[in-house]
Amino acid sequence: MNYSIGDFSAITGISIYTLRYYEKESLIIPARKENGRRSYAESDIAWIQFIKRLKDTGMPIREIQKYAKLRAQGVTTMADRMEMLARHRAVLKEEIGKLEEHLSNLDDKITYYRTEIRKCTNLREDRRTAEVSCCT
Amino acid sequence: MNYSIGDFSAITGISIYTLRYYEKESLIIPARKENGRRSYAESDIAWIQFIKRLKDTGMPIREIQKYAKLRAQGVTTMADRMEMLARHRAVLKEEIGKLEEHLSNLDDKITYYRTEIRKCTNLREDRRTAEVSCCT
DNA sequence: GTACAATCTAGAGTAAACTCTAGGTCAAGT
DNA sequence: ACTTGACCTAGAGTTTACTCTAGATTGTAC
Repeated sequence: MNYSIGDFSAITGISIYTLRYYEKESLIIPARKENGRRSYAESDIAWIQFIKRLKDTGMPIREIQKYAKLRAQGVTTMADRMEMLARHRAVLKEEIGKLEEHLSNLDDKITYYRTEIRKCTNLREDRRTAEVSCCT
Repeated sequence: MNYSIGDFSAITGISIYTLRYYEKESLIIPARKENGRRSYAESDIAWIQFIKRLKDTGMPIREIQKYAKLRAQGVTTMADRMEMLARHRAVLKEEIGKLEEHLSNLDDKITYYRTEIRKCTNLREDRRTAEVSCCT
């Protein structure tokens, strides 16, 4: 099976513009029909989804480009590609760690806000003061 | 204690350009001395670090701007700010989840590469074939 | 046989978040 | 007095990753 750019866009959820852009950047280069139109292969679906994954994990297009270039060179570059992925894995792992730390910090802040707001509310309910500026 | 923009930049690791940009965007507005120069307060350090955290967790500057505006309005906006953070927390939590899924996928791929490469090596060592194109 | 829908290319435009330049002020050291 | 270094503003330039426009072509439906 092979797909026109419109179909491929619909299947993958990536705009036609972006697909053409990715081609210009040598990420994914579909075959062409006799009339010059793009013809994406079945296997391109998995490939573009992998590209998506790399992007979603923060890999810049220049990096993905390098990976794509290796891939295009065939099996002899498998080790290099694995190397790239292993490196990227480490970066990703670290980023997740950072985000988790940020999350816990955010939780602390939210907890703090919650208690402060409760204090305010209590004060108002107790009528001990009419001022709103109770929590600073 | 208060700091010149140069000192504040050195302390926080944020470039002078960026600090001025953040001011233009109303994220952090330092006091001014009589001569018109910026004078950052001690408390601005914690504030900019919090801004950094929001940025690192993917909050766009427009959002941070809203938060800063609320903060500038004082204690009466605490509940709104908490609301914002709670929402952002949820987004962050989800993003971490996605990244973890991506990580595990990446691991699978790396494992696959590793075994494929091993197969190749074994084949070569066994002299069963001289071809390199063993793993596709 | 003509309208239309989808495609093509080259190149311009956009948005976000900086980053830098030019031209000017001002206080401190020599 | 004068140079130097840090600071000021307004506005231009950069980078990344798209996104869109204009003008041409092509295959299909009526």
